[in-house]
Amino acid sequence: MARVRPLSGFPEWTPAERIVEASVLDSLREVFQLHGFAEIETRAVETVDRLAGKSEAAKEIYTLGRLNAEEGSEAKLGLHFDLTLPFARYVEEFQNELAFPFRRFQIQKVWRGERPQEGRYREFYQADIDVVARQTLPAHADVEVAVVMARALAALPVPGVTMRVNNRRLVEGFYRGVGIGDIAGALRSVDKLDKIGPDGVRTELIEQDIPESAAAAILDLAQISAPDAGFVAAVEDLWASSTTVHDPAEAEQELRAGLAELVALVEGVNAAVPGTAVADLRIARGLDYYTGSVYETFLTGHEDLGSICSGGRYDSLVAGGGFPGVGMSIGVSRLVSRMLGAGLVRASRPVPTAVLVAVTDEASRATSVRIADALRGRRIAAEVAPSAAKFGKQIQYADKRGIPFVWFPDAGSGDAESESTGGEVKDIRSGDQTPADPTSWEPPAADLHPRIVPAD
RNA sequence: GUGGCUAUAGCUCAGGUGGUAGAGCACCUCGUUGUGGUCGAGGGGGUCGCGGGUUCAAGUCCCGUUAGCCACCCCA
Repeated sequence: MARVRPLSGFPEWTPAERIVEASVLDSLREVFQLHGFAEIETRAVETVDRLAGKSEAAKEIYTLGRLNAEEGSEAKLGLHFDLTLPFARYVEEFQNELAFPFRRFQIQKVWRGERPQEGRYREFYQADIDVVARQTLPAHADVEVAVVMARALAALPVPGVTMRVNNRRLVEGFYRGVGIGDIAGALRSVDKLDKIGPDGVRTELIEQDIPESAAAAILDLAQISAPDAGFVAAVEDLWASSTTVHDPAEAEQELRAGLAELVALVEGVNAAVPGTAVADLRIARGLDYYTGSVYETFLTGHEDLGSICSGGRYDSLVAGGGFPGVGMSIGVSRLVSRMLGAGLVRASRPVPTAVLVAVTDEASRATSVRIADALRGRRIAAEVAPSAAKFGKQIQYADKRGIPFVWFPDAGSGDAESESTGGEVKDIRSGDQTPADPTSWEPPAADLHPRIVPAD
């Protein structure tokens, strides 16, 4: 028989790890719903031509087909690689049934055929929220989406996060004002600032035929950051000293609009979750459909992991125009894998069971089942021991699974028809054992369900 | 897609210059005959990723292949 080997990039968790992941998913869902976002789920597949669309993301798409499908007999399908594109299709398709602005969240697996690494998977969960309008979407939606995500992340058992935000209008206005034609290309280089440093970026920019003075100006811009409106004066000063085009009025208008939006964003997020947002004018985001606010979020002390929650503002969700929106996406699998891998948290036990009901002998298994049912009827998770092994073995069974309590049924009268459901319950951690009645006994609240606890 | 490293028991890993495979942990049994964890004794478990080559002899050397890890690219 072939050896079982993990498939790279397709993570699978143990039951205890899954409890951590599920609790993260539950927590996110709760915060999203609390802010009035409606849940949708889209199918896992889209047609390949729609998925492949524009970018070079096409290479990452997993295609799907029947083994014996006839040539050309069916539409080519692919697994979605994010939740935004399926959402766009969904909005287009259901536009007459949705009320706008439409606020939705979506938590699903996505698939990308990339080379996996730590925190980079081929199959992973994303948790998206978006607000989409029909014609125009006010800028306060940009703030709201970021606030919801900041709160969602703050509710998780992780160190704090820093949300680095920027604004494309600001950057594009500035870039045009210093005479840069290929804004996307320049942004791409500026985005590498952390990795290759200012000199590296300068070299790349000059290779793109950007004048040295302009390269210097946008590098200076990229190095501005502030946790409040303090960046505005710095940008204005830089603008005044580096504008080179003849008529910068239009560019300046964009710059100022972007500045205002960015100030509102930083201040809005920090008012809701203090210390979270930082205006960082180097944040570029590779995706070219963003047109306003852009966001990247880093886990404090785990910046090497990359962004765990990113997104931005886009002019038009669908090809024909209209439907402006703003959205962010949490890389849940990336986040959870680090939480587990770095020992930030663990589950208090890998099974839901709070009580193992021991079986005295197979003849009286029914008594044990009755006790377990009495507990279950009161929402206390219970299971019956798999065999009437020696009590020591049955305790060991519970111990290995982290089940905190073992219930020993009464020896009883020996009458198989006896209604007796009493016995003694033992806390196997302390060894304390006391008589108890399954119609009234309760475990401590902390033992009722598996909990997420700090790892040792 | 590009480059580097790795592959031996369920897990983590030892196995100079070729000589027929080991440890720790985990698992099972017993000591302890229906109340666990400690301790002690014993036990099961590996065609050394796969295919080929060199050799009297390959876990070890060579070639190929597959898979995994890391970095780049890109991104959650």
